[in-house]
Amino acid sequence: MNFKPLDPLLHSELRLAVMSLLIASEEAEFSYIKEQTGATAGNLSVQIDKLSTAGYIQVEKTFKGKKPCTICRITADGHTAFENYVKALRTYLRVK
Amino acid sequence: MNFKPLDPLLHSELRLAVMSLLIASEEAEFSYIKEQTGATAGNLSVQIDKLSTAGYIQVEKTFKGKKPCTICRITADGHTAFENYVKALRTYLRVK
DNA sequence: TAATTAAGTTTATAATATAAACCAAATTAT
DNA sequence: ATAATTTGGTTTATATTATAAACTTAATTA
Repeated sequence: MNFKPLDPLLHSELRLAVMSLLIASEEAEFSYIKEQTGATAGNLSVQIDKLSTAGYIQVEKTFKGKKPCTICRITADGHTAFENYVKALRTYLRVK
Repeated sequence: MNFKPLDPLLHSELRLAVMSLLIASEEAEFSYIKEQTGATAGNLSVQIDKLSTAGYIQVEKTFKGKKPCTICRITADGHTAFENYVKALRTYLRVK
């Protein structure tokens, strides 16, 4: 069958959800991602950090009025990695 | 986006590969699965055990001549779980 | 000014994956 | 015949990963 290896960074429910959101909207606030994924802030913070360290997303710390606001954006590398991950997954799923 | 949770039993590269093989061929020998997945025997043994305990596959220990031979088959539950997993995944992948 | 909330981060723990070590029986080499 | 090797795995120990709990800092509200 020749299964392609799955990028371990993307083969994680929460990180995949984060990437999926960013694919859809190019950029999103931490709190929005938290709400959409239902993740705890701590878990989300860790996973965003991993994606950022890998260069899959870019994190900008700004302010919204006086409150801190963390904005995430997907990078070109992130886009490519996501596409490759989907391709690899297809070798397991047997779907068109 | 309403991400559906991913069955943790299937959201694992090796276990997913095992299930994928069994979806394709209904039954397969341990050594064949090992060869196709490139997994070590130990790792494969553990993961097959988990799938079996969950009732996703059925394991039969027979002999091939005088050598032991472990045959795995997918169950109806396993089939359903796999289909549900694929459906859930689609909520992340944004593909048709 | 004390308590609460917002927006995260850090750290500790629980869960998971993986390989290394091991076992039993059969086969092959000496 | 018996020692070494191979086959077909299982068990166990370790490394990795995910997750939540605890914490921090600043702003808002009571």
